Amino acid sequence: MSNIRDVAKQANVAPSTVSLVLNKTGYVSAEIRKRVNKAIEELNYTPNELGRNLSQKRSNIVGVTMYDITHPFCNTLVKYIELYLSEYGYKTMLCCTSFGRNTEREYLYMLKRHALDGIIANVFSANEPIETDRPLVLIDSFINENIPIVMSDHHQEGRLAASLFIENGCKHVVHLTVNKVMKSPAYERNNVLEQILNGNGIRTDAIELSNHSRELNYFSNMSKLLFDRYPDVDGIFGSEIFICECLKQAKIRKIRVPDDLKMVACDGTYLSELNDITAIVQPFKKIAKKSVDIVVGLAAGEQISAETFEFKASVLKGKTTAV
Amino acid sequence: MSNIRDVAKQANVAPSTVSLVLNKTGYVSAEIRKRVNKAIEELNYTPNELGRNLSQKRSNIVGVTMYDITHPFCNTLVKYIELYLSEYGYKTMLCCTSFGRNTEREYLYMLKRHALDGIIANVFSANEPIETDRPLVLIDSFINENIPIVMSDHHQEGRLAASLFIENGCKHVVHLTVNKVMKSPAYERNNVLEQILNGNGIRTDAIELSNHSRELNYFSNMSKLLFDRYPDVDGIFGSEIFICECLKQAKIRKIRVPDDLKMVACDGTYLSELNDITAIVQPFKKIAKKSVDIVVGLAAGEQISAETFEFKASVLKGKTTAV
DNA sequence: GTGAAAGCGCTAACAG
DNA sequence: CTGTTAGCGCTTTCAC
Repeated sequence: MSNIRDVAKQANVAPSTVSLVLNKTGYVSAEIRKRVNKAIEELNYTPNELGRNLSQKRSNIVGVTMYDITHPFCNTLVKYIELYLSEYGYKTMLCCTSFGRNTEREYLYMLKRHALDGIIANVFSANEPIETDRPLVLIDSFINENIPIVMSDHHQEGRLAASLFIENGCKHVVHLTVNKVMKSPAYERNNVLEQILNGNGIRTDAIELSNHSRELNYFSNMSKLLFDRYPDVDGIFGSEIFICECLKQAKIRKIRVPDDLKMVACDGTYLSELNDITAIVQPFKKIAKKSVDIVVGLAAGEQISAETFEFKASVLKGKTTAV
Repeated sequence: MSNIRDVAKQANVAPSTVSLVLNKTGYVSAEIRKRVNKAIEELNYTPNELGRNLSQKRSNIVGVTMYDITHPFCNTLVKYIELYLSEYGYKTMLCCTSFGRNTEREYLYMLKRHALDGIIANVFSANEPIETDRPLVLIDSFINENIPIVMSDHHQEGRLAASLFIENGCKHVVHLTVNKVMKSPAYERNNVLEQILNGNGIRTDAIELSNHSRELNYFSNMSKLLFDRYPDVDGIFGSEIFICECLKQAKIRKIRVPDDLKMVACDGTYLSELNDITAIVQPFKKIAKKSVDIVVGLAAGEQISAETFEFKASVLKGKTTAV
């Protein structure tokens, strides 16, 4: 493994000159450039990123923390985050927090240790207070007033969902909510939905998601429970996976969708599209882009105020609603 | 930002002693340890990973290259790879190759530059010859004899699928194949399926996937094409997403599943489970574990022969087959 | 047991 | 324009 000094020696120049040639920063005469490139070729030299990282005090890596990468919401987001980060020359470190590993602290620590230049975090379970002066942006999460947040307009999501159920003439809507302990801003959509529907004389019931389990099995059981507990339900609002399970359950119970039961899913990823589910579609690209812009900006030393950035959602009409 | 020297000065010891305390390597007297820890506390010192990386010539990061993280096959694999890597103390860098970015070379280059300690790669499009003496393992891909490969037993997958169609009494099976240009080892399952079915007097037709597009839209069109071209099809074998599209198409055309049409999907991720699709389930955990073991072993300098490691698949019975 | 010193490979400030 | 020099922060012999 030859290093930059070997190349310099071989080409009869200084290491810094080799560096200049490599990074195309600053001017180097054509002749010297040729000599350096020849030496690089001869020695089969490859610059070592680790040295550069230390010297520049940056890793060019941004961590993206997500609960579970198999969840459509997560992987759709990650897909675009990775794309946009790569446009800035940043690499994406995947930081999963499932499997009962309490890994969020660890990633935060990596940020502190400069192994990461920044973090884009979803589902930060802030059990302990978080203080960091390093680049951090949250998606759909809240820790404190000092950390910027990016998310879809959950208030509007609630309104869109409510409109759908009203237009479809539902009388009794059951909605799945995230666990309140998480204090997720996403809870707002359920609040708004409930409020509007009740205001229109429509009965609503909420089923609260457990704090931990996200297994398919769990959702399957929840869907059974829903139909058992509310036999006259004619509208369901919940996550895509849950709606999928409800679709199966409805088929088993011979409940016709959308004739006798309308369903609306949140998030609206490929899973809704694939199953023809009516959904409130989150503006994934915009959320990803904004998060990336913020974290990259912060990493570049820009002063970015810790605002909350919201983007409008839209409706995907599928076959789980009549109108 | 204080460094290890500041801490040493504060504690009246040498930097190397601080290092010993931090890494719990070697013996340090209780008193000195206490002094060092006090200094660390006082200065709010956090070790800088970049310095350590350079010194140790390793990044503790393994790259995982995948075509598209939203694909169930990819994210299921990545989920377990991330888990197993973390058990070895490695971090996962997500390397996506979609969006028309030709990023595989780039990741390989990162490996060379020691920004990555190893790569677990799926779908390496080896346009150019690949030579690397650094840790690299392939999943479901082939480049040359010198790189270890991990995958499910595609031959057996083909046999399992064939059995299903035979047991279900199919007469005309259409199967979706990966593009032959890719030379994917996964093609074997289609070969075997065809061979066995034909041997049993069952007609087969193949539809070859385009080399690039993986949009839902594309699969939707392919499913229409399939039914248009083969109106008497009574068995379909293909990727989960394709089978989902075929399910939709069958419903539109009022073809009863599984009464008049049986379908079997490959991979068998949560998507099959969620949609009650009969599928050939890949041993994701085993594939992930083996890949991780190999790449970690190689990174540790172990001599690992470039074999092909295959693991048995299994069948998930869903509602797209009768038996 | 602990400290001094050298080095990992690269970059950047500053002369010349 | 190019070379010299001095780090970046940590680890690791090797003396003491």
